[in-house]
Amino acid sequence: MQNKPARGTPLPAYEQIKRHVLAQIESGALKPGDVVPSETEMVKEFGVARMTVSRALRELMAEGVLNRVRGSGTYVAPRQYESTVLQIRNIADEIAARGHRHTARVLALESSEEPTAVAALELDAGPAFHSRIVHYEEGEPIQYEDRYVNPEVFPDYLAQDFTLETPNNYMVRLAPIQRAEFRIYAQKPDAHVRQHLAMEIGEPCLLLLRRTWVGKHVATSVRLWHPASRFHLAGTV
Amino acid sequence: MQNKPARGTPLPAYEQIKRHVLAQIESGALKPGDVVPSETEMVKEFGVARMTVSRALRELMAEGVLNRVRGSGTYVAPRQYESTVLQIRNIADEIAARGHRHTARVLALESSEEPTAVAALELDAGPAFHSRIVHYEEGEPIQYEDRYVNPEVFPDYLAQDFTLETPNNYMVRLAPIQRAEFRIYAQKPDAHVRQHLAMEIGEPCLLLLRRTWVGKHVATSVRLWHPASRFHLAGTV
DNA sequence: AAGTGGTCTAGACCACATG
DNA sequence: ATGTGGTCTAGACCACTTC
Repeated sequence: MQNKPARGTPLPAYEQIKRHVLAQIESGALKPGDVVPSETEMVKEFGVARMTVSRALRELMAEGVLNRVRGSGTYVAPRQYESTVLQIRNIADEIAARGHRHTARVLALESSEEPTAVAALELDAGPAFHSRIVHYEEGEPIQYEDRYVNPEVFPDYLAQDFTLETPNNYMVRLAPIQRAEFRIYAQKPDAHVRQHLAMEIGEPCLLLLRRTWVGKHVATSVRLWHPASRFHLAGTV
Repeated sequence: MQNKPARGTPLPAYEQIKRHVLAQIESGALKPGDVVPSETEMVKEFGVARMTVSRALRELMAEGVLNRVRGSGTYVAPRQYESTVLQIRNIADEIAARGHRHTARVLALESSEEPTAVAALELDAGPAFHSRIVHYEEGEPIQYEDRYVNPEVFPDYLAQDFTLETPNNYMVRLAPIQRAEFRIYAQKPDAHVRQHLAMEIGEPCLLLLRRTWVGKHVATSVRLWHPASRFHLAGTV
């Protein structure tokens, strides 16, 4: 570890150690539940004082990345839900939490060269992956999902069976979501969506737009339509 | 500061210092923008090492309570918005942030014995305060606010002029919101709301329901209607 | 020049978990 | 008994702001 920062103030040692651990988690070298090297080991590895290692690991714990147990060790924390605040959880989990049965119908699962898809993912060039899926709760349609997926982040997306696992679950399982951006609208659905959601004419939709990032890439961009009569968002702050 | 924790591990010194500062902010002895005593001063005051004070203040900065400027000093951070995640900020601030003019029209400001009001605030008995206000952005109606307020928490609520300051701002100014619960719906407005929001027949509303707690009391329960064509919610996680 | 916060060290004592 | 993390000290050097 560079003890005396040369010039331009590179990065403090504790910050370098944090990034080193984060990089190992992102690369998969460290998985949830794995033991992270102890403070003593890192002191030797990086050639710094124990307080410095301690600060790095303590901050990673405060950020929810690690769990530390006195007397035992430091562990990689289990994967976080995308959001504990605005509970846009996996629709299948939500339905299961209500004790109901979730089913899904895949309308489309394809590669797309649409400029809107390429733009939504902030790609330089196509193709983008595209899926359209209707989710049912106890047989009633509750969500129409129109999703674009970055092939660089999820190269095997098209080979999945999304009647068995939701795209959301698949992606959360493979890559840690680092940032999400959402917008919520009340909107009248077009005829296509209205039909698939079995909605009355004139009934509004709750429309949720969301883009999520993995690293520097937009991993996915999704539009979720929900019939207003059967769905709302809720949460606590 | 008790250097050797007696027994039962009372509280680490850095934690005691954090609470001391927080208590001063809560009591009003320290206000947003005020200078907090420097590390050197606190070292003398509490009789601890500088690293200990440093940690306390650093953590308070990470929690958004303090701002620290190298070479200058430590300052009490301005009051936080209710939520940085789901940006349900003061509507007046949002409008101002867009460089637009906010105006408000107070339709009602009264004491109410309605059972629904009493129930919404989880009160044992009435009365509850009640207000109905329409908010305008550049003269266009953008939010219909129907609010119940707990008289125990805000006894002077009825005496305010809500054309000058929004209820939200008034309440955030007087009491720190500790918890909020929200639900978001897409809903067709009733004739009354539709008229006040100057909406077309058939246009949906984005309806936001929110209850906020101060201590153990429900401080306020509010329903906010927004015309779908002119409003959406947005945020990042 | 003086004061501030940012970082780091090389020790130390402790509570706790695990074998 | 050993190793882990949790805390703390008494110094130090530095970058930065303010006067």
